[in-house]
Amino acid sequence: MALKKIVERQTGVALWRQIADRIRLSISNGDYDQTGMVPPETALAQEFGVNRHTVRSALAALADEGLVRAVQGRGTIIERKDRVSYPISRRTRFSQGLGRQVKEIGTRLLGHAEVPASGEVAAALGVSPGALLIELRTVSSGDGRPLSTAVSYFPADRFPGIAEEYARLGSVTKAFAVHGLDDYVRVSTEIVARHADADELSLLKLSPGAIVMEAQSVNADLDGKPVEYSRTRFAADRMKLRIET
Amino acid sequence: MALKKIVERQTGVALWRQIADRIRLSISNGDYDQTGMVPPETALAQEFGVNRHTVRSALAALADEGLVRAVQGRGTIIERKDRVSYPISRRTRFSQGLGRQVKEIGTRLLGHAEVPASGEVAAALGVSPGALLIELRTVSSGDGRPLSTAVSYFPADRFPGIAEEYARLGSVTKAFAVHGLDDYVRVSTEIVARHADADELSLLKLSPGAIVMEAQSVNADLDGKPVEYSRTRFAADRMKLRIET
DNA sequence: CCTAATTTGTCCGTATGTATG
DNA sequence: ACATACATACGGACAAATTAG
Repeated sequence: MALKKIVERQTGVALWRQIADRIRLSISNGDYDQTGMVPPETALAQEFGVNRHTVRSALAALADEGLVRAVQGRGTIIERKDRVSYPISRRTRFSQGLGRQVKEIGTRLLGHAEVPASGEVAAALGVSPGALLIELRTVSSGDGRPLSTAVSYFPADRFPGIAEEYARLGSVTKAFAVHGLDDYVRVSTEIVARHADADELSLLKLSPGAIVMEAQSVNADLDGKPVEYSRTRFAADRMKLRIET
Repeated sequence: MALKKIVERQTGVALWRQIADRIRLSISNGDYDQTGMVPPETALAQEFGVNRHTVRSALAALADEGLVRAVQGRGTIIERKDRVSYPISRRTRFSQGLGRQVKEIGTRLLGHAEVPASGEVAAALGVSPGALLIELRTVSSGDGRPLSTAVSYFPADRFPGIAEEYARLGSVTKAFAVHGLDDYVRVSTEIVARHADADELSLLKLSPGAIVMEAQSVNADLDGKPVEYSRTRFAADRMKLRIET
């Protein structure tokens, strides 16, 4: 088999970071499950065609994330596997989906505000631009590790005080129920991937340079009337999105 | 308003690359649609809190991609906006989805081979590990720009010679029809995002350091028997995935 | 217990890339 | 274009801890 170049130089992305990303992916793919260890630094250096020092920088970054732990004389031990699978379906509910993958789900309300609808959001929600919306900003974690951060918009006339109910109940589904909305469905989802900005790095406690997947989605009641527009950013190296069609 | 830090230093990702990514995103978001130009270098330098040289490096990279064109004395002109929307549904068909977004869709067969099923692929296709599969490697483009590259696996006993039929017909759907399979559905899709490797950079003609979204999917016949497993990598800055549930 | 092999940790120096002014 | 500072990457050498025999 031909030698396969894995990492590229002079790209504006440091080799150690590219290598860290590849190793993180291998860990979450279970490539090292047999031993529970990352291959030796010299083997990785050969595999990626770089100096051992460069591999060490990559491993140091992963150790910093708490993903691995190096022990002199023994090797580099995998502390934790990654990527929680997040299901997206017609009946997507945040908490339910993560189910047995994480023991404890935490959702924190960062803040809320009443804002006029911008053009894009107005179009998605089917309201006129400038109509009053309630904006909710949240961060969700699994077992203490941040997984996603979201901004959600709800029509203020239909769901007055939804921020307070969300804060009290910790769930959009339950807050909807207070307003007599017992069921709703996901009508559209769009996904893009990009580098995280400084805000997202801090909220999601990401190692800098990390990637986020951004899902823009609309939920509607059973009559098809939109009730929620949200922009959720998932930490790409902690999550995969499972589409259920 | 507090000063918002947009780019971060000492992250293993060069500032010029982070800035290039942000500008690319702004372009595809339509932030500069009023003028059709990128803001002046000095304005960008101030916005991102960096030296003008660094902004110039970022713009040079975007010019290299053909996204913008700098004209002395006038400014930097936006040549092209980005992100084709790719629909994923129970009846996902590659060519149909891109529809009116691109005038011309090109699919190129990179190669094919008969290979034994690895554990992961075998599980997805519901065959025993080692069973013979036909592997297809393809690249798809819209209006001459590479959008995605895929590796697909088909059970060799059920679809012998499917590679040749695909090469002749240019479509998996049509190749299936030759074997009497008139309809099939997407049963599962998983999406992760990561940095592109060297292979993907070259196949998708990406600027180095770019992000890919990888979708692992299984198609099955109407009896629920898997007929195809594929791993499609989308150029993240040229595509968004639209989930239709 | 001792030795050799393996593996991570630390130090040196040098060259190139990145970012500023 | 020049000068400066720091980050990245390489190469080599050796120390320290652990494992294999």
